[in-house]
Amino acid sequence: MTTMVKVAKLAGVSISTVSHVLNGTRHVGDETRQRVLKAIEETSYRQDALARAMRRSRTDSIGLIVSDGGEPAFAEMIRGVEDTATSQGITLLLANSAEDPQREARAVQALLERRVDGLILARAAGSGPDTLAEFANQDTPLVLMDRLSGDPFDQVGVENHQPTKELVEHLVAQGHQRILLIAGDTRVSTLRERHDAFTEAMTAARIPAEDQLAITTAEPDKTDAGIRDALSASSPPTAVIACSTVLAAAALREIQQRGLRMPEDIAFAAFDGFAYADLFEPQLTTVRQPAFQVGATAAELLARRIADKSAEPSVVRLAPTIEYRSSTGPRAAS
Amino acid sequence: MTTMVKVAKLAGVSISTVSHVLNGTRHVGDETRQRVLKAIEETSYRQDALARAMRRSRTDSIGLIVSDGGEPAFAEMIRGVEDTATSQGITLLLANSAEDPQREARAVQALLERRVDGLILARAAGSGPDTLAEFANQDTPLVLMDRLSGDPFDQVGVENHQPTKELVEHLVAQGHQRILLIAGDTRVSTLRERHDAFTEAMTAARIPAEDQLAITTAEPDKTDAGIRDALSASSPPTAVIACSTVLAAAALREIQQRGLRMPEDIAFAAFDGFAYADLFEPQLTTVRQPAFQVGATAAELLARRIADKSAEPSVVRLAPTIEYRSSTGPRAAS
DNA sequence: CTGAAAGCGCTTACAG
DNA sequence: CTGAAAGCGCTTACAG
Repeated sequence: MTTMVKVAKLAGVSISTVSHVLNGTRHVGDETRQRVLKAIEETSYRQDALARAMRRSRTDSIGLIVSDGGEPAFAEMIRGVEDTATSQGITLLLANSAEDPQREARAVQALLERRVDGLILARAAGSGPDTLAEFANQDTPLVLMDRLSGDPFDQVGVENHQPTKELVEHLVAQGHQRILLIAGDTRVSTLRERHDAFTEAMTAARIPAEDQLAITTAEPDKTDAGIRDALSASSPPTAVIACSTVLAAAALREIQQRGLRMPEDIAFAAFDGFAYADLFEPQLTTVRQPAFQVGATAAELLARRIADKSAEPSVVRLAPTIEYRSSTGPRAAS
Repeated sequence: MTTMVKVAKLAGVSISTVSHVLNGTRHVGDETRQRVLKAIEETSYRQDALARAMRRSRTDSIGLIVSDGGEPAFAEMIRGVEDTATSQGITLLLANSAEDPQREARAVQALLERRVDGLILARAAGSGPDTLAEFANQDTPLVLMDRLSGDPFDQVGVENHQPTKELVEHLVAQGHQRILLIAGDTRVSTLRERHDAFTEAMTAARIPAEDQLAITTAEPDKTDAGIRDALSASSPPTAVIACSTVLAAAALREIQQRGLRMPEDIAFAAFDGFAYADLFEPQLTTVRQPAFQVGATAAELLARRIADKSAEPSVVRLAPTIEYRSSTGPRAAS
């Protein structure tokens, strides 16, 4: 492999000069520069980012750990991070924790060993405080993405309270009282916030606590069972809100199996929703997240933090869009 | 930051010994090892993978460049690569070329500068031979993923000929003669292969060339126009095969707008298909790619190649599954 | 069983 | 306008 020494010899200069030509870090005489450039060309020299990073103690790379790369929303966030990073000459190191706190912890270690300039983390559901505590005690910047926390870190996620409230009010306005929330694993901040907002909005609508139906469980099997039980109860819900794509799929399978029509037999709305959902029947009312934008913002927050470690942490909430479609019936005039 | 020197001092040993304890590269006396381990613990020392990589000229990282991280199939391949890499202690560096050959070329350079041990590449549609030529002249291994080439590299993709043939035969057996193939950008090997197989199968079914309808264009707008034209022709197709999810979406929009019913008015089948497609009407006949497996295999081929650079390149074709659903009508008895 | 030292390929004050 | 040299944090023969 070609190194600077070879280039320098060929051009008849010192490696200092080669370095400065490469990086534009000091003036180099025109003729000298040409010789160096020519030597670089001829030897097809390629800078060694590792050696460079080691000297500069800066790798121009960032780490990204997502909890579930399979979810379309996360796939889009990854693209948002990648796009922004690349445009700044930053390389992205990607890891997937698959909702496993141990895998998450290992990924954090691996990325820190690689001396990433900073880390973006969408925490696994069961992730304890250890990982975050670690970052409080060292100076690699951390940005929390999608799944937020009360700790003093830069964070970017979506607004959950407002859309949940709006959805509940929309359903209540159409006469629904028995609304089932499929919340999933409420250790996940996003899901917890939606659950909390649901309770609040239902209470505000004067629906007594015992009629506020909610399934909050981390296990898919129990979720499925919960949905089955709820739909076969003596007074089943007339409306369902699913808090994620996976949960929506579980609910839709059950609804389909029972031959329930939407919205006549049961109204239905979901967070995140399905790709290309506009093409299919039934048309689902959906809370669409600006996932790409969440990823891009995470990368921007991180870049800012890397540039200035002293600034106050900022927490950014991006607003989702509620797309009303036929699954919740005609939209109430407002 | 803690370095080996600090650990060595605290433990009262040389940095050699610290290194050997860390890597298990030679025997260290039990009591000495304990002291070192304790010192590592106390100083919360973390190995510097950069320095290590530089000495060993091996980074334990691989690069992955995909042409379209947004497509669900690629998102799944990414997961496949990530999963396999992580399980081997390999870090994944991810880049997205967004079907732009220039971005692809820049990504290749960036990753080579980072001295990845190898590279997995799903080429951009318009990518010329330059990138591949570069790899022929240097010794960083390259694995081609999904989009294959005739060049002597390790490659993994899906079988395209057989499923296309099967689909055509299925439709012909149901009496279809005017079948429209929406092939998309045939510079992409996958799409070209499907197009070629289509022509072959149609010819084998004795359907004259002028009745072999196909749209082959790189531009979404022209594709849309082509679909519109085809469907409004005096003798429109009675069946459509779309060669990717994006192309299928374009076709379905047009079909929906015209109020055509599937399969009564028009039969429909698509490659790749939609996530959670089982939940929606209409139920689409789909050629499902083992995308995760493609990614995992790419990572395995690369690992093998890194371990042994002299072996013959291997080309792996994974078989997709055709899922017959109502959009192509009842399945012919076979 | 362990240590001293060379060297991986760069960047960057220091000096002229 | 340019060069000689130190040093980033490791690994690994070499030596005992």
